[in-house]
Amino acid sequence: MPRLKQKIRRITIKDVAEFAGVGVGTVSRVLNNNPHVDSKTRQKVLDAIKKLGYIPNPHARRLSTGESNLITVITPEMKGDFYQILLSAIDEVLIKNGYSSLLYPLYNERKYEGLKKSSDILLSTDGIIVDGVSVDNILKGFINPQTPVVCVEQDSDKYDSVIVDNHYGGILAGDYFSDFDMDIFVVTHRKSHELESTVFDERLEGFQESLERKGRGIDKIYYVPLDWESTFEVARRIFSRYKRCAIFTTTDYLAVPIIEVARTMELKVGKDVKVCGFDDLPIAQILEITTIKQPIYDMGKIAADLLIKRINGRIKEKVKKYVLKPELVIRST
Amino acid sequence: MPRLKQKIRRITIKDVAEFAGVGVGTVSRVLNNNPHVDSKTRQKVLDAIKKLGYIPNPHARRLSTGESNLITVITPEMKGDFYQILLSAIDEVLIKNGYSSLLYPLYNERKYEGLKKSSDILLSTDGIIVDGVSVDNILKGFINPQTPVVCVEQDSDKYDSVIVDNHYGGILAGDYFSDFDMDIFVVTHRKSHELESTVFDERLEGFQESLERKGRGIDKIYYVPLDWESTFEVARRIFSRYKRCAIFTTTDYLAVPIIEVARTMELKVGKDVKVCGFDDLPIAQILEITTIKQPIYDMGKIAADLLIKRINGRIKEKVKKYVLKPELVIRST
DNA sequence: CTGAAAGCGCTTACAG
DNA sequence: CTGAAAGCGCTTACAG
Repeated sequence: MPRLKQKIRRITIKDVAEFAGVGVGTVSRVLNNNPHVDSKTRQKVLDAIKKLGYIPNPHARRLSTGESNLITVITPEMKGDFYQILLSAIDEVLIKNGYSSLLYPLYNERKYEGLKKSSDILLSTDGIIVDGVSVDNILKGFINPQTPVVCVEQDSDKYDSVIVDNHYGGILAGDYFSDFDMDIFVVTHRKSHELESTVFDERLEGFQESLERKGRGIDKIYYVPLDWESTFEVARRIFSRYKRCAIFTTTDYLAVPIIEVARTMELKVGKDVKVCGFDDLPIAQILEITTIKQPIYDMGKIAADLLIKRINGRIKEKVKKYVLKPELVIRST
Repeated sequence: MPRLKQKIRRITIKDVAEFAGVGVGTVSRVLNNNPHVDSKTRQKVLDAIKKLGYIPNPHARRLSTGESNLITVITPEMKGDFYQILLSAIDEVLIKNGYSSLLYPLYNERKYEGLKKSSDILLSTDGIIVDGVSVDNILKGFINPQTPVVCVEQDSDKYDSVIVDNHYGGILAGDYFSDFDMDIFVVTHRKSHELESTVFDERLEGFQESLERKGRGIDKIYYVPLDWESTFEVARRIFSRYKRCAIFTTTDYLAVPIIEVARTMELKVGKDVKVCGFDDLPIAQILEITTIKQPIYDMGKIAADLLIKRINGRIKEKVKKYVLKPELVIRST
C-alpha cells in the first residue's frame, strides 16, 4: 500500500526507463557499466538520466545485491597521526576494490556504549576493521556472524589479526639504550579504560626485559595521560635534576614535548639527552627523532586486504594472524 | 529469480513469523515496538527471534520506510579537541532523536576528491552536517536536492548555517590587549587548502581592527601550520629576543607550545608574557589560558537540532542563519 | 542486445 | 489485535 507520509516522489529507475523508452533492466545495466548494451541505447539512457536528474537509491541496490560495499573502521579517539596513516592505507585498498570506509571512532564514553545501539551501522556494512580496542568480544554478540572482522594492533582468538611485535620493539630500544652510560627513564601511558590497547605495556615490558638481560635497569617510569600538557611537566621535572639522561617514550607522540623542553633548556639532545620514541610517526621524521619504526601503513594495507579476501570467501583458514616486526631507526636524538 | 551467488541464506522476518506461527506484519510490529500487539503474541515472537538468532536487515527497512536514520558529519581532519566537543554535542541530539552519526573527516587530499565518489554514503543518509570546509558548493551537485544540509563554522547561501562571530571575537582580544604596554604578536594559521575554513583570518582581522581603533598595532604576525612542531620554533624565536610581550593565538591549540616554551625559559606567563587564545578548548581550561570562548557545544546542538527539524519538515524559512557571540574569558595567562 | 518479471526483506494501510 | 498483500527501487537469470 502507498506510503503514509506523502513524500516528494523521487525519480526512480522506472521513470528513466520510460523516458528513454527502454526497460528498467537496460537502465540498470547502463548504471552498472554492463558492456552488453548497445552504445546508442546506452546514450539514450544516459541522456534520460541527466535530463531527469536521476540519482540511484543505494538502499534498494543493497537490498537487491545483498552487499553494501561499505566497511566499518572502529578506532579509539583519533589523536595524533597514527590513525591518519592507518586509515589512508586502509582507504587505498578499499577504494581499489570498490569499497568505502565508514569511520567509527570511540572518542568518548558514550561512543563505547553506543556501539551496541548503533548496531544498525555495523549491520549495514560488509566487513569490520577494529583497531586498538578490544571490542571483538562485544561485536560477537550482535553483528552478523558471517560478517568478517579483522583486528589491528590487538590479538583476537575469534577473528583475524594484524599486529606488530611490540615486545620485540621494546627489546630493540632496550638493547640500544643499554650501552649508554646514563640514567634511563621511561615515559609511557597507563591504560585508563578497560577496552584500551595494551601496546604501551608490551613495549615497556620488552624494554625492561632487555635492560635486565644486560644488567641494567630503568631508573624511573613516568606514567602520563596521552596528551602533551602533562608530559611537559614531567620533562621539566626530569631536566631540572638531570642534565644527562636517556629517555624511552612508548610513542613518538610523547617524545615531542620532552625534546622541545630539552631544547628550550639548551640541553644537547642527541648527546647529553638521548631520546627514543616508538611508531615512527611523521613527527618523528620531521623532528628527526630516533625511534622504533612500526610499519603502520603496511598494517593498514594487510588488514584491508585480508578483509576483502574474507568477504570474497577467498580464505579457508579459521583465524589468520600476521605479526610484523618493528625496527630501530637511529636519527639525531 | 534467485541470486547468482548462492549466499548463506539469512534468517528473515518470514522465518521468524513461521516459527512463531504469526504473520510477518506482526513480527514487524514487535520489532518496531508497536503497542497494538498482544503481550502473549509479542512474547512468542521475541522467543522466536532469540531462538533463530534473527537480525533485521537495515537495507530492507530503509528501502521500505525511505529513511535511514543516519546523518553524515563532514569535518576537516580531526586534530585537537574541537571536534570531539562538537561531535559529542551533535551525537547527543541525534541519539535523542533516534539517529546515528556517520563521520566523514577529510584527513587527506584523497578524501576531498573521494567525496564525490563516496556519494554512495552521502546518498544513504537523511541529512548532512558540514563543519569548517566549504564543500557546500560541491555537495549541491550530487546529493539529493531534498536532503537537508547544515553548515557549521562557515557561511552558506544555499544551506542553513551556524557560525560564531569570529571577527567580533578578534575585536574582544584586541580590546583586551590594547591596554598592555608591550609588543604585540600574533601566531596564526594560514589557509593551505582552498576548501579550508577562513575563521583564522576573520579572527585576525577583528584583532587588527580593534588595535588600530585604539591607536595600536601588531608588531609581527607569525604564520604556522596547524601543528605544534613549528610553533615551538616560533616561540623560541620570539622569547629569545623579547622577554616581555603579548601574544594572540587564533586558536588555543597554538597557545600551548608558546606557553610551554615561556615557562621552560622561566618567563613569567601572565605577567611579562601575556597570552590569549581562541576557542576555549579543554586544554585552555587545564592550562588556565586566557581565551576567547567559542560556544562549541552549543554550535553542535543548534546545528543538529536544526537539521532534525529540517528533516521533519518543521521549518518553512528558506535559509536559516545562527550567529553566536564569543566572549573573553580571562584566566592566568 | 533487451524486456518482462521475480526476488531482495522489510513496513503499513486495509479489512477483518 | 492480526494476517494477507502491496509496495519501496533496485538487480539479474531467463527467454527471446
